This record gives sequence, C-alpha cells and structure tokens, in this order.
Amino acid sequence: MPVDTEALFRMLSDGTRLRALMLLAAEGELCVCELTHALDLSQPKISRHLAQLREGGLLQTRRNGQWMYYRIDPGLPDWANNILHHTLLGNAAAEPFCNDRAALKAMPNRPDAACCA
Amino acid sequence: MPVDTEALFRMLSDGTRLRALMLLAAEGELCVCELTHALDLSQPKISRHLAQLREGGLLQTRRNGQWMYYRIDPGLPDWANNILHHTLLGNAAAEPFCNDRAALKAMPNRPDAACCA
DNA sequence: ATAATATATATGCTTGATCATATATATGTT
DNA sequence: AACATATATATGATCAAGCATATATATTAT
Repeated sequence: MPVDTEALFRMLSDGTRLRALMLLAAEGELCVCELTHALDLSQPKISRHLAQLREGGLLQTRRNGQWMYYRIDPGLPDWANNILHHTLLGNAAAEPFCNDRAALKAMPNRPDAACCA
Repeated sequence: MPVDTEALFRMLSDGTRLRALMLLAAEGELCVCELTHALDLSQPKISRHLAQLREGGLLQTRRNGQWMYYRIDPGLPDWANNILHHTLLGNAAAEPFCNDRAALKAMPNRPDAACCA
C-alpha cells in the first residue's frame, strides 16, 4: 500500500518514530538492537514503532540470522523522500538526533550488517 | 515560540489542518469563512484547527473588519517552509486538495482581502 | 445616537476514539 | 539455554467532533 500524506505525517509526529527514521535516513540500515541502544529505549517500544512504520509503508525489513534489519523503503514517492531529506537536513545537528547518532557510533559489539548484505 | 519538528508533523497529521495549510500555501491569505466554504466543514471545526495552527506557530492572523485573515507565518524556519513546499508540490493535484481550491474559486461573494490590505 | 439585529469568529464542555506506554508472554534463531 | 524480536493486554493520556454559547464587528431602524 502506498503512503498517503496524512499517514506519513502521523508517522513523523511521534518522537520515537521520528528519531528512528532520522537515524535510518542517516545510517541506511539498522537492526532493532542498534536502534534500541542508540535511542536508549525499551526493545518492545522500539519494535512496536518499527512495526507501525513498516505497516505504514515507510520501512522495509530484511532478516539476517537472529537480527532483523530495517531500512527506509527505497520505493517511496519523491515528495515523501524530499520531506524526509529536508527533515534530516534541518534537524540532524540538533538534539536528540545528533545524540542518537553519537550513541550508535559508541555502541559496543555492533552486529556487522555489511558482512552479509 | 518556535516550531519544533515533532509539533510541526503533529499539526500536519490531521486532515482538516493539512487541507487548510495546503490551501493557505497555495492562496496566500484566507479568512475563516473562505476556508469554511472551501473545505465544506463547520465553522467551529475550522476555527478550532486554525487556532491550533496559530498557537503552534504555523499561522499568523490579521483582522480586517469582521473578517479574520489567516496566513502562513512568514517567519517559519527554512526547513519547515521546505516541508510545506514539498508537501504542496507532491499533493496539489490530488484529492482533496485540488477540489478544495476549486471550491474556493467557485465561492460566491468572497470578501476581497486585496481592497484593504 | 441608541437600540436591535445580523454576520463572523472563537471557545467551553462532553463524549468517543485513538494512541503511546508498560508489562508480560510468545516466537524464532544460535 | 540464551539472545533477538514480536505481540497481546491493560491502562492512561491525548485528541477531535459536535453542540451550544459567547464575543466582536457591522448594519439597519428609530
């Protein structure tokens, strides 16, 4: 199902989902445990919001062993990509988004997605 | 008070507010009765959402006689303007936005804002 | 000029719906 | 068994709709 305008903004209107999307927009692909660590939130909370984003057509998933990787759906329409892009541009340097990226970089024992993509 | 990212998206996540904002983005400045006619919704409902948009820092008002005119706050930060701009670009031709503009054009006895701006 | 009325807009109040969180539990992988 | 992830349920909070009503401005009549 395609993303409609109102639904996209509803997805972006929650802090947890917005942080997850910005991190994914900046990093490309992340598993649930990386998002849980970077945003410092409970795993069920993250998982639930990721499921919403997937059901809403914003994210795609890929299983790699025990890890479930999420990425922004590459088939999003241009206007939706533009909105994500400008949101990242306008906010990447601000809290909490910059802090989330720093926490991700500092995460010990990150599963290596590149090895089996 | 400045607009923060999450609050902006919360404003855009409601159909009535989104339609009002798109119409204002396209037309520049409109009074409550024009919005009420174009969106074909009750006056209290429109007025409620316009008040939210004003309190959220997205709209400014100007009284002209018995009419209250609303416009998008010219002092919005660039990233917020970009988001409104791309949202309009990506959706102006689709329902319900195109229909709202048509209904506005067809409105009889529109108050003339230009005469006393 | 005052009073009465009409029009435009805003705002309490209540109700029903939606939504995010927390906790607990289940499923799937190594 | 241990880890990663998902889901079910309950609860509290937020939110939008509808209605009635209040305020402000304009118009008309006396």
